[in-house]
Amino acid sequence: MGTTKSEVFSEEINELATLFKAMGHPARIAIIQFLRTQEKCICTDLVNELPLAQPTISQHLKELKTAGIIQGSVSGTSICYCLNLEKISQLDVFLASLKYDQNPTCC
Amino acid sequence: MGTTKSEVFSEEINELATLFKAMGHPARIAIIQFLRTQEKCICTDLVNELPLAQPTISQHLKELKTAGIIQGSVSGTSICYCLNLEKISQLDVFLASLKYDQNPTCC
DNA sequence: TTATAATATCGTAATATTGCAATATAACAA
DNA sequence: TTGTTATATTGCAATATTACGATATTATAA
Repeated sequence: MGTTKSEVFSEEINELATLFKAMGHPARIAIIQFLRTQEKCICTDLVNELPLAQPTISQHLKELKTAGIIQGSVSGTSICYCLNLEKISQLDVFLASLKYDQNPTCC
Repeated sequence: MGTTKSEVFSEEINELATLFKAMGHPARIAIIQFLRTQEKCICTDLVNELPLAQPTISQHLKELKTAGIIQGSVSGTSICYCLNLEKISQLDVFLASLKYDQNPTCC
């Protein structure tokens, strides 16, 4: 195997898992944190900022983009990548709901 | 390769990535959702609830436990697994901070 | 046009993850 | 003790991920 059996789960669950998975790598967390603090978010900055090779960073950006966590708009020779707050909220709402519903008598 | 270069990132970033990664699988989201709604959270229920084999579920539970997202206390022959709200809050706080800091003029 | 700079894609080696059958363990019941 | 039930561990085949050198692409500058 090695393949996730996503067919057997609901779309909602798969969507959440995809988003969490996209954030489940230190390079991608670092990218997200860096984007948060930047006025303009250009890939070159990331190449200077992160101790990873340019193709590796490009690949991580692609994964974040595919998951919908960041958006990129071409701006001349460079690209402006930004966070997609809607997707981030989706995760936030899920996590918040866990706290809310928790049975206090459990464990 | 195949190995994540986690040495080059801060502990905080690695910790967040580990937590997100642990949630980045549909079976593990389903487990979390199920735990949320249960009075008593026993592994057998999960075996009946999820369309996965018992060893597979046991493995996913172990990953969630290792990451600290769930806690398990032995209760006779069965085990009571529960969410660890502290870890969940850690993710929640991170996501909320992204929303808060976002530069509105970007993209 | 030719160079240059920014980013993406390809190819690939090393390693990690997923799923499960088989088996082990541990606690209780008869 | 012997079952039985609940859960964990082992071993392994199939597939996915990670990292990066080499190379392609694309946009502007000279």
